[in-house]
Amino acid sequence: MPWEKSFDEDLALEKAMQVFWSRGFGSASMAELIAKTGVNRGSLYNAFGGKQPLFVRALLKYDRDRRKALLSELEALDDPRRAICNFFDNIIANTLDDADHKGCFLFNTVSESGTHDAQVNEIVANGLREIEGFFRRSIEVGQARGDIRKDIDPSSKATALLALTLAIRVLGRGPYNEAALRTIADEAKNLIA
Amino acid sequence: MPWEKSFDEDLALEKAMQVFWSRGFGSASMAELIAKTGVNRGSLYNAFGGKQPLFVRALLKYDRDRRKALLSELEALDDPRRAICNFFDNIIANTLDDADHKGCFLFNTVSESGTHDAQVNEIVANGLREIEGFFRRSIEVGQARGDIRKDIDPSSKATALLALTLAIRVLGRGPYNEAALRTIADEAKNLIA
DNA sequence: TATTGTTTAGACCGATTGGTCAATACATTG
DNA sequence: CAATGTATTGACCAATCGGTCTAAACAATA
Repeated sequence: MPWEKSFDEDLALEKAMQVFWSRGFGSASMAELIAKTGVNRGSLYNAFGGKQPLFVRALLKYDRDRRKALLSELEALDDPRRAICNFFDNIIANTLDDADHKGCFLFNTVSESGTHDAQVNEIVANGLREIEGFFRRSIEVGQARGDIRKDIDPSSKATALLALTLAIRVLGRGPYNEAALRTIADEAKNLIA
Repeated sequence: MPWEKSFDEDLALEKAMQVFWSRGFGSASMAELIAKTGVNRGSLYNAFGGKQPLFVRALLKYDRDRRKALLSELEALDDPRRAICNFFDNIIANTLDDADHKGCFLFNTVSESGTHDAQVNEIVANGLREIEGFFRRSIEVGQARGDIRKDIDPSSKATALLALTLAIRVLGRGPYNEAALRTIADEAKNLIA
């Protein structure tokens, strides 16, 4: 019977994710993916099928390991207002910690809209919907508990919070410094003050 | 003496701008730039020097023809609150009108941060500063005239408005529909309500 | 009309792109 | 130990990348 793989597929996928995350699909070359994963060309094609399927796998991994993990952790706090504040503190910390300024893989992919197929667009759209859903649910629960004013519309505020999240992640990639990012985060928190 | 050019340099630059605007620097190919401008390969290199200088020229043209033109027009209104509202109505209209979903050339270039040189980054950073400055000045003047509440901080609200502008332009490229974009714009207007 | 200096035209270049493939290595099964 | 079937390897592929360069086209000047 067969022969087991000689490399850690999930570890290789993690490395590939980093490459796509920082360069985007178009600017990431197979040469770099091969170098960074340490997996031979043929083996990479054998294991993942090609650049596009590898990108999808990497994006799904990001969505699972980062986005879902963070939202689950925050919802588990069972403290809506604090969950939202922690969310912004968290993405700002991530932004400042990352010397490569990769931003968020999902939002980066939104910026590349048009170059991607329906499957990729759906993964991204779903991720955004779930972040927005997290905001909306948090606001609703906060209102039910009397922690958040009842005269704000959960749905539209959730959309605004998602918008500010995107802005922090995109601006954090380049021109904006820590103070400016924190200003945006503070404005976000003020929306549900 | 010499021989005058046979093609309209500014018209060619306009076409090149459209290509870079929709594809970004990396994904735009010289082949497409040649096809869309209608200018022969050698002539294009002779006139602009290469892909990178052509990109810079295109970005500068966008900054001058679109960003500066819009801000000047709005400041000329001499009605700060209306200027800000018109700004958001304008970018939403632009977003919905553009069947190619190109978004904003400046913000698109922010998303490509890291792949660009200092000159490009400076053009973008300056454009963003000026948009934010437009918001801040508008708020300050509005406050001086009693049109806008005095208890809001012009500087931080200006940053928030810029952030929401970016979000509209990026989300408008792909996953978000008109209603969602208008929700963000309404939240922006509410910030200075 | 001959000379001059620039523009145009597109063939051509080496480098890089994503992708393929036949030979080889290998652990498992019989 | 031989047979089996998958994993690995790196040479190889056509296509495309951005860029160069020489020969021809051309209008202005002399």
